[in-house]
Amino acid sequence: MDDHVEHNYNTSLEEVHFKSLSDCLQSSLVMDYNSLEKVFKFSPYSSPFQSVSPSVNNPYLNLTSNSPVVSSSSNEGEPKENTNDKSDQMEDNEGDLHGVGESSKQLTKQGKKKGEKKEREVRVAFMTKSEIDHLEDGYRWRKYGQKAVKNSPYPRSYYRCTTQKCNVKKRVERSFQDPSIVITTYEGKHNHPIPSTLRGTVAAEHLLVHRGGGGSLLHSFPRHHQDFLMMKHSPANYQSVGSLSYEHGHGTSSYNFNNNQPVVDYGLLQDIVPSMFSKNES
DNA sequence: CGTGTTTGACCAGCGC
DNA sequence: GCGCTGGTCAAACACG
Repeated sequence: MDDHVEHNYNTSLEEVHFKSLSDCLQSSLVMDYNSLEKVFKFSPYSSPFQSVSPSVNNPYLNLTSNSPVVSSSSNEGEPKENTNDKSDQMEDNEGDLHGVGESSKQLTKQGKKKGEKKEREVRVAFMTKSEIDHLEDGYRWRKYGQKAVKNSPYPRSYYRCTTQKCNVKKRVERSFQDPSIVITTYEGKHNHPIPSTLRGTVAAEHLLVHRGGGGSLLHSFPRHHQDFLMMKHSPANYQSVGSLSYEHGHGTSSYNFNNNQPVVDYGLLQDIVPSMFSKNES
């Protein structure tokens, strides 16, 4: 990776620009994710984030962090070269439309027409350097499956939110390239607040972060992931690093960190970080 | 007993 | 059609 990095992955959705290597490493916005999702690679609580002082506009910055500071290793910021273009380390997350929302079996039982394309849920993936596979994020998850992943010695675990009528899922796997990296993919939105039993710990921080109550995709993310998003959306306190876009059920949303302005529309990001899109200069 | 995990089986989608 | 793969189910099991 050169000092100046500019990635345009093979999909038009993907635009990841870095002004410098350090930007890349610090921002950790790195990888393409099967053309439909973004992978955020994290150095949780790394200095660029923590060094930002709390401000009125950024109540999130008052949150404390206890995750270890992580340094990026040589190749972790490097999207895998496509030696086999359809099976890189993330390949397994593609083509799984049938797994979205209700299970395929359930859909069959419920009379879902065969061949009917299911609408894709919002999916956001994070890469987090951690020794712990299943990162605490304030929600309660039930593991419902584990599968060996092709081309990877590490299995992928499937979790579902235990709250009734909440069909948020997440998948957790380790990068086979760098086993210290945990890839967590969140799918869907929680339709409920943080479980009360967890309040006072991680959940409390979630509540601090999200002022609007339940239902935000942001709630799906571990704290450090949220921090990342918060920082990225704090124009006053954070140096721009690039552009970010998501694909969700109805289109693509982008946010240009270079200009601190949205590129296309707020879309999902508004959902993720609602407070950042509200009038905060009032 | 309630809750969560493990794990083999099953199913759907996809490429050939 | 067949085989491969990812995703899910669900019974058995573990644990507090």
